[in-house]
Amino acid sequence: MRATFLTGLVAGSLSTVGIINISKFWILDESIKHTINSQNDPGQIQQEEVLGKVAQEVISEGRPWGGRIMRTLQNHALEYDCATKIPIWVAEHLTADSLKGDANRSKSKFKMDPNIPEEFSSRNSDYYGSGWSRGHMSPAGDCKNSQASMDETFYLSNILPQDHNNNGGFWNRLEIFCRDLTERYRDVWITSGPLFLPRVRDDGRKVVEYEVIGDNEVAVPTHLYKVVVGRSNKDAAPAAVGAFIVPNAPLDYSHHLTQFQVPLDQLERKVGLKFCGKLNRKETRDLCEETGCNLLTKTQMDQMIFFSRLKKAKNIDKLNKIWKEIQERDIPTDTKLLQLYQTRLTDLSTSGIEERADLCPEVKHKEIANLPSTCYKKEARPTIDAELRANVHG
DNA sequence: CGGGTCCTAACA
DNA sequence: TGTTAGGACCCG
Repeated sequence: MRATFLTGLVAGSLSTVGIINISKFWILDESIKHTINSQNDPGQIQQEEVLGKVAQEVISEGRPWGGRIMRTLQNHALEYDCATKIPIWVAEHLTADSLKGDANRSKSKFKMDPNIPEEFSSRNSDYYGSGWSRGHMSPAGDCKNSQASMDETFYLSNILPQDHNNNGGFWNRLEIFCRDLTERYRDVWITSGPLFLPRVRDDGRKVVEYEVIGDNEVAVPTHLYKVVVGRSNKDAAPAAVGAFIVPNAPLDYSHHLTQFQVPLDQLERKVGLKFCGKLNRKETRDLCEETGCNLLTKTQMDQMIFFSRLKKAKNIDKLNKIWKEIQERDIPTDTKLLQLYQTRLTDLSTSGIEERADLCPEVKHKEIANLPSTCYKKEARPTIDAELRANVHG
């Protein structure tokens, strides 16, 4: 009895510390506190309360542990479900500053979260060939300011099976929309996670049905949710709140985000979690009424995609191939796109010349366009059509 | 920005 | 010998 009481005290202290640590992200409900103590030490569950006599007796062979495991990382906090092998919620806090930096997703790798018991963890092999992609809940793109933070978003505790088109398409655009909210709001809080919603069967009964993938039978959610809270510089101003439920399926550009907006309390009933406990709900404003909730257009996405590809091109052949595809797809070439193409063309040509210094020892890569042709591989000569210039938009 | 598959070199 | 790490290449 005495030992149990002391354990309870210690666990209680740990619990309090944990709550303070993540309070910058979210206000925890009482029900969530119980899972915190199992973090990092699932084999020796700590009892946070003095159990009654009956309770002590019936679990004297060991209290069940696992269930849902709380994790706090550098960028995000989450609760992981050991049964479905995916998180039930992932929370993060965005500011304009937290999105600046050079962290690169190509340096990160998907891997198991070291603090989730292996027997309850999903694996990359579960996703390979499944037809489902590994979708971040806290996006890598929210961690540009820290490579270490970005690496942690690739822990599979932050990942769930997501439709490929949805992941890189509509959901991606929603994530970009959330990042852009930091230009309007001083603070943006986001919580994302899975839903398993019923469908109405032919006989009128409602059933929940979902696929599981891989040896570990990772659950494929039918829908994804996102709760967004924005606060402006004026502390007195009411927070803007948006709650969204998006099908885990392909969604083209014909859909508007407001089609998937739902009242927060309705979302909470379906998810089984209360969000934003600190929020004065009678004074909140509708995020979509305030911002319009317009996601990037197809043209804007195409430009972003090809901007990224131009940036990654490793030689002039690749660069020109990408540029040609931009033309063929009739993607409007704004000045940013053209300027990137020009600078990349110059840089790649220059580096090529340096490799051929034996051919042009007198050249110090100054005036690329005026160099003798022997200094170039034939395909390396940087040229930009006059016609192309004329067609530049913006 | 968000993902994928395939092949090869290096390694235990 | 089989398993990893990284790069090439692909998609929206």
